[in-house]
Amino acid sequence: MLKITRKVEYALIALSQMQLNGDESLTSVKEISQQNDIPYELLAKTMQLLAKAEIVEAVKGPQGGYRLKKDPTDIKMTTFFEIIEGPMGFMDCSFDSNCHQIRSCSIRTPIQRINDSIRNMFNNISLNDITRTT
Amino acid sequence: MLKITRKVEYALIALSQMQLNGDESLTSVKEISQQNDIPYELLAKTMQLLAKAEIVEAVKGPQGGYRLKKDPTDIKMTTFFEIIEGPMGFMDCSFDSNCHQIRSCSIRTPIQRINDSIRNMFNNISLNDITRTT
DNA sequence: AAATAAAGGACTAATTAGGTCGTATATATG
DNA sequence: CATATATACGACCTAATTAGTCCTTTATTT
Ligand code: SF4
Ligand code: SF4
Repeated sequence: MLKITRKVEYALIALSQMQLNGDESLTSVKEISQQNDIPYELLAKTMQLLAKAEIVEAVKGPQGGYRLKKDPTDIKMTTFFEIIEGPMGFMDCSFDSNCHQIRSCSIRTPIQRINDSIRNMFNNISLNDITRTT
Repeated sequence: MLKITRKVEYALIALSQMQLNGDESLTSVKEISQQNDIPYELLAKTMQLLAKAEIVEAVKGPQGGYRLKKDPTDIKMTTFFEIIEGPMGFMDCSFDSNCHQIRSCSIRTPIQRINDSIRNMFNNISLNDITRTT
């Protein structure tokens, strides 16, 4: 019910390593996948998500790779999760999909309260809090 | 990554309804499943988990059903989740299953910090906070 | 005895997560 | 300019987890 997914884990590892390599230097998917024993293709896709969200910047061609584009300190974990897992992503009931008894449901409101608390918590944790190496 | 499961949802609805029916009276799975349009068998199993954990008490035979055994105020949500979803259940990386690079992993500790925060949060929410009807 | 309700095991279906493959595009460098 | 190398991206497959069903047993009331 509450486990980080591989894609999130891989992205965190990648960013952590990129911070280690320094803000200016480029880090390739190959490098990260080999050093951390992460499936290349999957990591590649994940990095593409981060690139599209402009968390990182891609440089193609030989000696290419990724470098940080935004300061990890400025990225909330909520944002980060949603970049990788798509919108929603957070604790909620299935009211969106097919629930036909929303109005009569007694537990929805308290569940949403929990949801809000979790969101709030992840809003106050920055990407840097996880990936910083110092 | 963070959505309550059906079993948890069903259990919460059931307990909520039982509280509504009063502490002494018996509520049957049939009754709950019909009134809330929940698959009978699945709810039955879930109730059996709660019975085994002595959250509720089962009474067999005609006019039987379940009644609360413990005060929902005294049950932490962490406990509740783990009764239904089994141990672990909470946010963590996959270090337990097959990770062979635990010692070199840089993100594990911060992930565990998050894990602890979430656990802590759910330790401070009681079942009653969700299921109370007042 | 018959009906009713929980207990529980075995199984199937649906959904999601995890991973692979093939191809296109950009670019540094000899 | 050819080649090697890197990201981009869509289609696809597989594994794992969740959700749901079926069937038999056991206890208990009437
Ligand atoms: S019944 Fe309530 S908890 Fe379940 S999906 Fe609908 S609104 Fe959400
Ligand atoms: S310890 Fe690190 S590498 Fe291993 S599963 Fe956890 S996050 Fe992944």
